[in-house]
Amino acid sequence: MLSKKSQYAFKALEYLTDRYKQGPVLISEIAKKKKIPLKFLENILLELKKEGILDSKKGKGGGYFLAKDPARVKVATIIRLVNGPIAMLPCVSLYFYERCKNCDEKKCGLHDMMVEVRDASLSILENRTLKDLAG
Amino acid sequence: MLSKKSQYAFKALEYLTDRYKQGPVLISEIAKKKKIPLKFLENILLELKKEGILDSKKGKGGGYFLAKDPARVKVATIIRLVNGPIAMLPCVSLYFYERCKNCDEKKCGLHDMMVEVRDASLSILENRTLKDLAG
DNA sequence: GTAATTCCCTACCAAGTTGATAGACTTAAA
DNA sequence: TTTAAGTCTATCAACTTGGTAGGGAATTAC
Repeated sequence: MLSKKSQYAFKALEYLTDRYKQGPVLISEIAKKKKIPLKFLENILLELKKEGILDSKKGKGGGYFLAKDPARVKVATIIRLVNGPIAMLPCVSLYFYERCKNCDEKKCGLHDMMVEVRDASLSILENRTLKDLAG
Repeated sequence: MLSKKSQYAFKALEYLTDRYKQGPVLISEIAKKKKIPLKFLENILLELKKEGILDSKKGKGGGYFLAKDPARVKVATIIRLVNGPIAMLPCVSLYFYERCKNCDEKKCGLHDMMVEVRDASLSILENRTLKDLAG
């Protein structure tokens, strides 16, 4: 399951996508409209900034805004950044791979099945962007 | 990601599937062959028994064994029992549904996307059984 | 009927994660 | 130079995860 943090991140990104190229948006505005705890949201947005998804401006008239075209930010990317691996097993993850102890990947039935599940999920998540999320 | 507990559960079930209808198998044998901490495995097997997947016999010659034909035990069922929801959001889960606060499911882009991901995963996990896992 | 074997049960624990809050600090605009 | 923002550090309670300990209860063999 996606953590609450991830769900908040998506709500905030949806809000910012709706306001793409309309100037900075206050954290407090996002928090209020999307009903997200203010200080928690601060952390999330800061993290998304450090990872290059968002950019910000300080001082009066400041706020957060998308660093790139929302049509170019994949949902899969956001999930990996905020939530972690998409795959159900470490030995099957593309971005967080760790090999199995005591289990030969080549003849592990679970491994093969989880590769299928991963690919089925990615066929959707790699082909949807922030733009698809917003109104 | 599947918890270690889930991964242990699958390893143990795979072992028991290979020995289906060959009499009870000792916890200690499974623990040794699959390299699972003994006491932790005890808990897991007991849980699987309470949920009707396994059955057991006490005393000499006792042990654990599958309660039903492994070809009839879906992988999705095991994941739900041991690991929890398969869906990425509570508002999208078939077996662990909880409605979204502050979010209209009918026009939530994330909701719709996560329904797709859930169905893609289930198309695999509901159609594979313990038999498919084993050799 | 009693000893050995095996699962069953209750309790506990350390470490990590999650969700959240508090407060001071820095930058930039007016 | 004041004020309005975002930024940073730190702390916290509650929960989950992975694992351990030790005895109790049922069954079998003798």
